[in-house]
Amino acid sequence: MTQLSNIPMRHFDRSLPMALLRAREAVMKKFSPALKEHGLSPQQWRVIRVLVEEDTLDATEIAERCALLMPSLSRILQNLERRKLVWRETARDDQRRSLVSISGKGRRLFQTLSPINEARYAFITERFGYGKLELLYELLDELVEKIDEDS
Amino acid sequence: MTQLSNIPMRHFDRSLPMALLRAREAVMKKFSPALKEHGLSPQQWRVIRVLVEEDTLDATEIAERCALLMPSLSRILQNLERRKLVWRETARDDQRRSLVSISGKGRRLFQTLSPINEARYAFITERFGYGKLELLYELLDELVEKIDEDS
DNA sequence: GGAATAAACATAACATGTTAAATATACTCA
DNA sequence: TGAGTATATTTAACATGTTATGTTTATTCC
Repeated sequence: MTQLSNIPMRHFDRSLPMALLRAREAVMKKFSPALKEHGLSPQQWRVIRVLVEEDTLDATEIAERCALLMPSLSRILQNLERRKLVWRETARDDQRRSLVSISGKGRRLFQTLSPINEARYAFITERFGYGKLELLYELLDELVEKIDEDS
Repeated sequence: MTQLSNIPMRHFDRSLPMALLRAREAVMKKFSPALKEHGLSPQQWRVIRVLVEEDTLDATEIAERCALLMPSLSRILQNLERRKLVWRETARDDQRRSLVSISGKGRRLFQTLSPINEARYAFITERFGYGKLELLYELLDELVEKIDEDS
């Protein structure tokens, strides 16, 4: 017998990555359709949303805030710029940096979609319960914190 | 003023999709490296894992259990079959169905990786706390349930 | 039996995830 | 100052996510 053979194998469904994935899928099913109707992917929407909040950010900051890797973001920005939803300029003091801003068209698209998404969010909050949602946020934050802690 | 203009906008960080994404990323950082060392993506690992549990499944059942869409699974199975980690045969009673089984090589790869992953899982459980982990599973399950309920 | 419909799987096309490498600019320090 | 190093972004290459469509085999129902 091997060292571990007496430990019962967790069932496949008790997999944290899978549980998080399924939860995310269920949530996204509420948000994606309205975005798609307006030609936006969830990732493109995240970028637009953060630019409405901050007006101008460099690419690295956008990547951090939107949880995107730079290669993905690079393609996304090219796409959004082509569609004139955002515009870019090179930072004067550091020519490596690309400063990105939301355009009027991008801001109007945000204003169209935002209330729809807030309504979906309200639906989830009502169904699941405000307290539970807050508890879930706390647990998720703490999970990340504990996992990343040194190790 | 519009109907919704007096509702404060949630901050970007209080986004359920983002919170779930970041948690999943933190967890995957613990599991992915060992898989990658053995040439497996997380998705390929999910397929191998479910096939070790069930020995033989058709493609549709694998897709459901692994939370993969059929086009992704189709490519993944071609890959795993080419590497002789799984094998396939057409179902006798229904020639449309493709029955997939784990190979000896696939099973041995599973046996190599499984204890490593269980150790990572134990690490997370210890850091985060068993009770909190169970609570998190319950909340995630309930979230999916409530969102999918009719609507 | 045969046409219409449905089901299972594959392919196509495009966006994103992921790692490695390339390019351009900025910084450091002898 | 200038070589070496670091940083910001892009490109490349391949796997996966996602929707639409194609192909083959089953099923239904007249």
